[in-house]
Amino acid sequence: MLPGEGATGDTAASETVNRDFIRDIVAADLESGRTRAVVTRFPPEPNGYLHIGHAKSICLNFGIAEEFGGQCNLRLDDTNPTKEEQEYIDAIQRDVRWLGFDWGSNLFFASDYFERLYGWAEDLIRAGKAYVDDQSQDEIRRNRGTLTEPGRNSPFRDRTVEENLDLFRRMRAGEYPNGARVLRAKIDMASGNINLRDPVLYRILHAHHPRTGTAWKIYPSYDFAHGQSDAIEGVTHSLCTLEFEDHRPLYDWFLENLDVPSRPRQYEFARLNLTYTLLSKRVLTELVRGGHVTGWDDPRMPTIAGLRRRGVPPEAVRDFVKRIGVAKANSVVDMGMFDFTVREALNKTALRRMAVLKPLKVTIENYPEGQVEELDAVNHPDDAAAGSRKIKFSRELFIEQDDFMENPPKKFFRLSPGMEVRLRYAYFVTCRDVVKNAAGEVVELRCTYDPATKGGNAPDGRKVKATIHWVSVSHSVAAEVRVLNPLFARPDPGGAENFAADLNPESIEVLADARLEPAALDVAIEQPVQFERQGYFCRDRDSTPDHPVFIRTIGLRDTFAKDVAKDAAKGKAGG
RNA sequence: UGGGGGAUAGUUCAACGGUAGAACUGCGGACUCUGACUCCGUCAAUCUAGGUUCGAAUCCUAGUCCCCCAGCCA
Repeated sequence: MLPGEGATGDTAASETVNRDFIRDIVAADLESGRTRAVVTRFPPEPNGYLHIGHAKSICLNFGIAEEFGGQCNLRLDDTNPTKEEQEYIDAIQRDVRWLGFDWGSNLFFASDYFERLYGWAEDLIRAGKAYVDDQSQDEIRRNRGTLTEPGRNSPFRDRTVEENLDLFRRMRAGEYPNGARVLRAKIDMASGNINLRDPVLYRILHAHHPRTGTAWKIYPSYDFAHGQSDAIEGVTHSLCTLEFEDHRPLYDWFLENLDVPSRPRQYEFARLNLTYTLLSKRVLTELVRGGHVTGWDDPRMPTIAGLRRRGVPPEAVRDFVKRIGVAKANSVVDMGMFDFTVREALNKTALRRMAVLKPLKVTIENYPEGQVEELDAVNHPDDAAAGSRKIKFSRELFIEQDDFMENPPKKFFRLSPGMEVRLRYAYFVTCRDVVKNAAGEVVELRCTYDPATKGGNAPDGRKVKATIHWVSVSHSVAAEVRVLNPLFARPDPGGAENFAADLNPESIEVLADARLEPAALDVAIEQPVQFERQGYFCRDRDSTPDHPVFIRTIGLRDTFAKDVAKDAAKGKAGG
């Protein structure tokens, strides 16, 4: 741990007690004695990487377990071998851990329960509550009815128990090809709830399962696996998103018709939506497969792995989730809310460094050639314990191109011809001359410095309106800096069908010629650092010893740039 | 004229029959060797119409609008 890390305490937000309708239910159940000890679970399907939407569920489930002195299981819901992979199983565990949660020894897989689930399916058959259906997928669909019309009973609905048992066992034995038959619950083909119109319990799938290999030829559906898995694990409160509300009657039906070891209850909450972001696994998978991003952990991705690589600290994700709350109303959270929590977390811990992203050469004409001075710079303005470091100053420097304007507007306080500014930690300098190339572009500034202002203060008490950052030409190191912007250009990108049209062509901007003070390199991969006046950055794993690469996690708030943009918009509207 | 949910500032969430609050955002200001941070101030909401009640965001009735469901996905 470098100085500065963990220097400050928890935020006010993290000290406040969470209250939401689910926690109210848990508290009431504990108080009434209906629940003795709360058990929750986070049940992702290992068919992709976890994203910030999952973080909401993770924080909810693990958070409730923690707060109420209970337990939260990590359960991989691996009931569909055609979509699931070991890579995802590994990534999910890594990401939950990174978020700061610990499932102890309670790592489970739905596939651990395949044998038990199979037994329960036979129980249902013996009770006359399930049957093997020979209809094709298409016939089943047609006979299911519509939203307004009831379905029709399958011609195979009244097979005998013996025949059903025999057929089901043959299904398990692998005697039939994919799709030949399914096992269905016998409930009510006329139910207004389509999930109750004889839902499929088992389908034939000749596929390789990452954990059970080819041992099974039939696999339970989500509905048949989920509630019973909860019951096996003693889950008391099974939390899921709103779209499963319709499944709750079916969830309950299985638990009531089967000899299960416990009686969990399902509760639903609204999933997270974010502006400028798409959080469907379908879209994220396509972004990766279609090469729109470099991988699941592309720093522009809303995946946990992407956020981590981008330099977002886990406490920021947790704090964000806390701030957005939990409710049943569909909503879209403003990305600005997330940005705020990221900046807040980073501001507390990130060490400060100086880096010039788009260099403009400055020569201090009255500074002796060959002279080099070491100046003190603090590592963190609010944390003396973070210490300080030395920065070398010399005659030739780089400043930010944006910090100079030849013809500045009124409110521009930075460098311009004749203007004096402070070079942070160094001297006051005044711009005397502007050097241009043949194309008329500014390529160098000729300045003078005031030796009396060493360290940044004028003995005569005179003030400057701006302090700008800089590096010494011969004492700085070159680096590549990648500035990240939202992956999507619109706050409400199109859905799964046309998301590609809304991709932001400027989601990544590569600054190949950035110059850093050498101390900027003493941060580890993914460790946040603030490049002063610009934003929070972290060193990326693409770095090599002679080619450091930094990623901009997020820029600093910039009210000046905002004002400029506002004035420009106003001028345009007026003219 | 199927079933299940939901509607409170611009956004997200509180208020659980008793003064509609917070955070983010916006706006204004103070401070500042980061136009950052911090601090202070401020604008801003109960979907509609009835009803019950001393009193309604909350209870009742009737509407309106939004979301989800017709996978052998989860």
